[in-house]
Amino acid sequence: MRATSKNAAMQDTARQRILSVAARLYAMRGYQGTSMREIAEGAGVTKPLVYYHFGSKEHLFSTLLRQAIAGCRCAAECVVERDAGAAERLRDLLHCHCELARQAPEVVAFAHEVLSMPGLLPLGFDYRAEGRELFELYVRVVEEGVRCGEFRQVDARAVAVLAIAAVGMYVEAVLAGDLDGVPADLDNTLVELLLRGVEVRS
Amino acid sequence: MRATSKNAAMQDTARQRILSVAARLYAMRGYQGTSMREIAEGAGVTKPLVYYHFGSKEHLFSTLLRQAIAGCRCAAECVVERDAGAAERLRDLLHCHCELARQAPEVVAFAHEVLSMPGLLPLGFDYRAEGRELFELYVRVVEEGVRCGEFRQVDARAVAVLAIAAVGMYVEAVLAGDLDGVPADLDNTLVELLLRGVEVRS
DNA sequence: GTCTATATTTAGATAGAC
DNA sequence: GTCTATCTAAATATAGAC
Repeated sequence: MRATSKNAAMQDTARQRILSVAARLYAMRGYQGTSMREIAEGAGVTKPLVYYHFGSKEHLFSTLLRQAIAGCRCAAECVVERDAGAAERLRDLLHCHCELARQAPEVVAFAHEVLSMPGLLPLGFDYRAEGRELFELYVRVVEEGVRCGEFRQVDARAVAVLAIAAVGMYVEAVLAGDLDGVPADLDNTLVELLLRGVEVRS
Repeated sequence: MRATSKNAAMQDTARQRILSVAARLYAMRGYQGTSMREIAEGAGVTKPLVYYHFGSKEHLFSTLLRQAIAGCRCAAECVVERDAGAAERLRDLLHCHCELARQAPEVVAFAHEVLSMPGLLPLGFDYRAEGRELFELYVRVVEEGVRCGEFRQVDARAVAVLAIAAVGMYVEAVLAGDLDGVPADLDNTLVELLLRGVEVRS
């Protein structure tokens, strides 16, 4: 995995710790609300080391953001491309994002921070466009459900908005440790609510 | 309206401009993403004047935040206390918040920023508790609907999460000027989706 | 109420030793 | 790769004149 020949027991750990702490802090307090000092302290290193590894605050953040969006999209694409009914795929899409939210809340929180801040972050790349493609995955599944009669005539974009909002709230609850004040199987209930909303009635 | 005797044509305008600009900037870029310099410049005044009127960044923000939460709660309480069915009240609750989101997006965006940032903002008061009461209004309406059989057996807190998430996404779309790429009557569709999700089937 | 000027702290970032 | 020391710019905030 590495080219150097040193004992690899703790290879790259500082770098990894920085990434992991930064992800958590950015997810919880946002880009502007997190300083390089906090990240360095959280990772148990000094600021210059953070700059050595990542060059700038913007680059560190956008590295994590790209990974996060890619992670969400990758998980979603696997589900979307499966050969199954629209309801099943929408259900799986939501569940896979909620599952991802439990396993790696920062990842999902990132992808949602992107969509939920009306003003653009001062980053050097158009992260909005990438987030939009994730949104389009949801739209496509719903549109197919409508087209083949599995869902009622409903605006697919509105459903996508609602679905993504639901996942966003879910991951925030996970991150905030709020899952006590909130139903334990929140994700199942959210999925069920959404599906009921789009299904044709019997 | 004022005790002083000066020509009241532009009374308090600087103060008002500061409030209005601050609300917009905070809503779009968040608390940490907005500087006092930007607020002063946006309002066409100097920084010391902002401090003269509001004392500190924290106080300016929390003033606006309290107003925003109170505004959302006030509008919501009027609807909730009406003598009507649960479905009608839930529908009106959502519509009144979407309407508020169009008229004063910053107000609603504020109240949602409160709920959608997992880490606490470094403010001197527990704004989370106040936001929570707004959340409970939704919960109560849904619980009543379930109790009287108008809604199916559903977790009221999950429905509230979804409803508030929907309004949050709506106001972000308004603020970002995204209402082109998104359905025009998004609010109606969101309300309809939610209601279908909770209603008992015929 | 509003300004000019300035103090103070913190943030992002770099130089250079080891 | 990691540190100490430091630079620079920006942010919050204040003093004091008008």
